[in-house]
Amino acid sequence: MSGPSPNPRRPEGTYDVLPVPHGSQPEERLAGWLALESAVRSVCARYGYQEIRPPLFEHTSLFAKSTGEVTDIVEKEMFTVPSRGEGDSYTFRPEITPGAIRLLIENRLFQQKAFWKVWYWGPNFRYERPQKGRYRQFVQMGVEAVGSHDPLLDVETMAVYAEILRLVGVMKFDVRINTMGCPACRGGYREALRAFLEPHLASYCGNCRRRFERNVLRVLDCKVPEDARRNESAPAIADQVCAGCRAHFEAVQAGLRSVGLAFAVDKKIVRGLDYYTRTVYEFASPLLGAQNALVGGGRYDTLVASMGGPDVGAVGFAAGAERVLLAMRESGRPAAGLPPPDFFAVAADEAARGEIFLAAQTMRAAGLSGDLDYERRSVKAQMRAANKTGARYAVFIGAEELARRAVKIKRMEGGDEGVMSLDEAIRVIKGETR
RNA sequence: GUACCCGUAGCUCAGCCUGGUUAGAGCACCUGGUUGUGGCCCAGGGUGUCGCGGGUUCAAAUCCCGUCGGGUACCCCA
Repeated sequence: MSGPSPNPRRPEGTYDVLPVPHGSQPEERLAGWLALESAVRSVCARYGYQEIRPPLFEHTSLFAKSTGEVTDIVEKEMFTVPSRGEGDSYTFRPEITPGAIRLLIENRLFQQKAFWKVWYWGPNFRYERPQKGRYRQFVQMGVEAVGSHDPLLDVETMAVYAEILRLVGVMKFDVRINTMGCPACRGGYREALRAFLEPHLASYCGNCRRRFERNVLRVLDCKVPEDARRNESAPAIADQVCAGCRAHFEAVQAGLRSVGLAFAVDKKIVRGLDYYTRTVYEFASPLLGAQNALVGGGRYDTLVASMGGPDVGAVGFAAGAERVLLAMRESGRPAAGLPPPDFFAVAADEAARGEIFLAAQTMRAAGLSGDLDYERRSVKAQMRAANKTGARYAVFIGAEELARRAVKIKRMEGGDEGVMSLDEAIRVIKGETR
């Protein structure tokens, strides 16, 4: 009654990564992913960060307690599934920081040493309406330096990210930083902000009135032009933090200047997650659309202890890989693809098909990369295929070569040919001869 | 959840406003251009439920309604 069943479709807000150029979405091209991931890997290694791989889902309570009960993420964006017969439900991670800290604590890594620098890369899940640079399954990479209050680490994490961006050719980005104070001084600021807002509260947007009740700081984040303009004259937390926080913030700024990383202090930055203290920062790209945040990060000096770990400071960031891919495309530097294969094996006639397959196997076993035709196509068609793969050499076996127990190889660029034993051919293709 | 835009070949799109010959272009793909050899060139090949369903009409890719899917933006963030 309902006709043919519709073709299978990917869920809303997801994308496929393909081995070939397709359409115009950069996040769908494998080459960009490989370039970005290898840049991340090499920079993190150079800075002494070690990779960790927490699971894709955690107990829901982990996020409720660390990310924050009243954040948008926890309130309406989590993919949560019941855990059969057990108390807590499971949630596919909307961010990785809570899992990373959980991993350090649960595995008693702080018993081994008090200070850890780790990085991660992998998919996250948030139930939102997708748009440019925003997906329901998206990849984040991030670093966490856990176990120190040193402001130099705030600087270092930013330097790590700046270096990753430059390595993939994204040279244009704006760095903005702010300080959120610490538990000791934030309470006083909240009161001051409430006192400022209260008289004009009626003229603020509905969202802001809600924020006023639940998380005043977020009022400063409002994008409604009128509200934003009024907020200009609001007291800034950076001006009211305690001496310790002020000294920390100044040390961070001095550090950024010393490493030559341009930045601007933006008193309106208020990160959306509950756990941030002191330094918060964002890198934004002028090349992207509305979702222009390339990274969000900052210090979270109370989170580790609140999760049952030692009372230590920590700082880190999380970056959206799809947005970096977008920025890479806008920066006009195409990602280099994989290196071309070494050979394409051609059966010059039907009788040689078995032999050509064995020759290919031998070459692969010797460390060469290459392919052959599986459709009994003409030599011409096989050569077209060879050309299309970009192979450096074509390797022929036909009646002549069978008779001489040899192969003929042809250098695709230039076209010169030669007949020799397979072992010799392997040496030539490897560049070990001449 | 709301608003606006879009859905024709593998890809990018034209055709739609002003319904009417066999639904097109470029790229991609396939075959051939004589003996076992690519690219360039030449000759040929359409590979398509015009998203889906219904309506109007003698006639619908084209007009109307609905629906599904996608995109962008608001919100929020990576």
